[in-house]
Amino acid sequence: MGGSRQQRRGDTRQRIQDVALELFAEQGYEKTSLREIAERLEVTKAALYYHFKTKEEILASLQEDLSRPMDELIEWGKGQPRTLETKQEILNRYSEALIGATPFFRFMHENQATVRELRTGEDFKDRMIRMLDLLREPEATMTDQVRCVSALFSMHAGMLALKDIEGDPEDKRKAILEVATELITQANTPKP
Amino acid sequence: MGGSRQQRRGDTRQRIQDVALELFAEQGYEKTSLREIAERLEVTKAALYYHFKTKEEILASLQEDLSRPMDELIEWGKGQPRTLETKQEILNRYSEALIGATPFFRFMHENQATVRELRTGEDFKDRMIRMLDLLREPEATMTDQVRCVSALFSMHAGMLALKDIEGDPEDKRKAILEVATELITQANTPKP
Amino acid sequence: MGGSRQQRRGDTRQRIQDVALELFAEQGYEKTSLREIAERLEVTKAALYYHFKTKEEILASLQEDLSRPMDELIEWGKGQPRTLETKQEILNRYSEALIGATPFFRFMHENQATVRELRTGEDFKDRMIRMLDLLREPEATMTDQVRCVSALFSMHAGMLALKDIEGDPEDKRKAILEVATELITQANTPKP
Amino acid sequence: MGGSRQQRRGDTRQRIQDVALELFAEQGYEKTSLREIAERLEVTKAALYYHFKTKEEILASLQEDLSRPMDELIEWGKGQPRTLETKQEILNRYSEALIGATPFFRFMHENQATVRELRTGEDFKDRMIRMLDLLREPEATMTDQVRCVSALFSMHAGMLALKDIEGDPEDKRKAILEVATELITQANTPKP
DNA sequence: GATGAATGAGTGTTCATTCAT
DNA sequence: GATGAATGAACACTCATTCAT
Repeated sequence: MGGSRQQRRGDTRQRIQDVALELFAEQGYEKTSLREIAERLEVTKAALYYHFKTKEEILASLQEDLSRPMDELIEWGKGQPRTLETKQEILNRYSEALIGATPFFRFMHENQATVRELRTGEDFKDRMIRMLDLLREPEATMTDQVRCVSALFSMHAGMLALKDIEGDPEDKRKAILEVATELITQANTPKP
Repeated sequence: MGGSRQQRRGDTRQRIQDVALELFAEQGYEKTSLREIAERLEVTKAALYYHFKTKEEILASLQEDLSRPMDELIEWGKGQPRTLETKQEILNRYSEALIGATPFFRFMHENQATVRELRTGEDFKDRMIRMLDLLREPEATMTDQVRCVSALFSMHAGMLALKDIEGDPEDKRKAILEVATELITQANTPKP
Repeated sequence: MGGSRQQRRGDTRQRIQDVALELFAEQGYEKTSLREIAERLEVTKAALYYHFKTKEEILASLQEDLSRPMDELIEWGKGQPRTLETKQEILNRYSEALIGATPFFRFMHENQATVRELRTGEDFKDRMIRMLDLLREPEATMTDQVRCVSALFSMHAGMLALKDIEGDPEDKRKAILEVATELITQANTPKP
Repeated sequence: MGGSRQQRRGDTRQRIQDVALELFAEQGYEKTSLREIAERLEVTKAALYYHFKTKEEILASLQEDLSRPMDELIEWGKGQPRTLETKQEILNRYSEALIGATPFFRFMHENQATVRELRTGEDFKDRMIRMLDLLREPEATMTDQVRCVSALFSMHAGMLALKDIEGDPEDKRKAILEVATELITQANTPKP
């Protein structure tokens, strides 16, 4: 089933990342030991050290790979006019990015305490802040700022909370996106 | 600084809880060792075990103490008519409960991966589900259901994300509550 | 069931011994903690220390009480003529002593490694040697000496091994005694 | 004294077993800590865990190695006719197996309480029962059954009790074997 | 006659990491 | 491109024991 020993040659690095992400997301970073990762891959722990200098570096490498879509989105956003349409499109694209890397975002969300003081954590937080900066207007009322925070986090929360409930993933994504869009629209509507 | 050895007598249990919550919230559950807790209190690890059977039980005791307001709120909610006004009042009360136990909620949010397979985690999840059940109508559209989830989680996210930003806590609370209330109101508005 | 708190007053020492013997025999000395004993008695560990200076002393006290029959038997034996009849009678009496203190002997047998370097262990071994000295003739052939050792140990082994097998305890005791008696008789029969 | 660091390479597993058996037999299983074993070998505790998953597994590995002769004997016995001669030969071979693994059997005998709830203990008990089944006739009188039990246990007891007494080991073995053989012969002699 | 609170020394076990081969 | 063997530091937890009250 899936991949002979021969075929595995050369893609070990990738396989480590895959297994690590799976386990990190499932059990958390701290509770996932290198022994466990190695065992699943049927290699020795020492082999992991051939490909990565430390455990933390495995996580860092995941982050580098998986947050590229987010970086691209931020980059794109910065080049656009700060209109409501742009913001709506950002949310739209974000919801797709989220789906493409669900386990990674899940991991980031559920392991904040751990990830916070890992270099890698700062980076993620930075990205979130930059995302937020694309959405909110610094001069807006606090309520409007909260709406923006809400729009962003609702997308995470939605994906995570709705995970074990009900229907079609695409329907869910759309519903979540709809609510987030409403929030951002409201936040950008001039009040009398 | 604060409290002679004499005065400390008899309140060790409480002091363990305080320090534990502080460290758990700051560094996470796994990364906080009993040695660390003990050292801060200037007692031995064994002393902790006089007061709590396991590390997990320290956490459980925190939960028991700190989620009582939430339990009371759920109980109260169950006795009320399922009107929009009730739901708004639930959110209102919830925002106050949240403030009274911020570090605990922060901990719960940032350590989900860890806490998931602990009793504590399950209990917490149960409570959240029961809270949600007070707010949402099972027959509502998915979008409305998402609005309810959003209303609830936005309160958490708001508290957590706004922590290191700007102004008066009470202003923040009100802004967050306003957004959540909007969401719940929207979710309970009949659509044409 | 059996004994109000009031009635228990004053016999705590005895109750500690009873529970300790039970647990020591069941799980071994090392694996039985004072906490366990205390819990079963519904007193605190510290209470045990009111009655006994150390854990070892609990064991010592048991031994003192329970090996009195053995001491008396040895004393009696020393006053008798070294005839075959005496030896047979010693075995007979020993088999009865054994039954009266089965858990204690079981404990002694199954915890030799532990008990060996406890003061109390020396004593038990001494007693066994003195028993043996009543049965064997120093000038006898090695085979006859082995018969004596066998006679003695078969009684222990028999009681322990037959525990979870078959019928009436008194029948068992008699069968064991018969074999032991045969051995001692054989050992004391002059060879051509 | 015996073996440079270089030479030690590669036989650590064996050395752990040797030292463990020695200490287990000397002080008992519970009272022998992994620290002690490690110190004697001049390695760290963690090194032990490279070779064995748990403390119990060290014991299990000893048993596997040391009770192979016993297993072979049982297997051989099952293939033979149930005659007196076979039984005598079983005892004969058993006495030799016993000598080859004296410390292990001594350990098993003196740590019964501890070992009882370990896999090792159950396996050992099974083997003893199967040995016994080769020797005894289910329809025999209880006295004859006791003779069989006695024959078996006398061999153990003999080895253990005669340890610190007198002469040539081979003489002792023969004397013990003689007594055991008598018992089994007696047990298999039809009574009038 | 006993408890509440604590200690010091220890246990078995796990972890990320290293390095010669 | 990987392994076998090991380490050092830590961890949660348990134990027998003490002592002021």
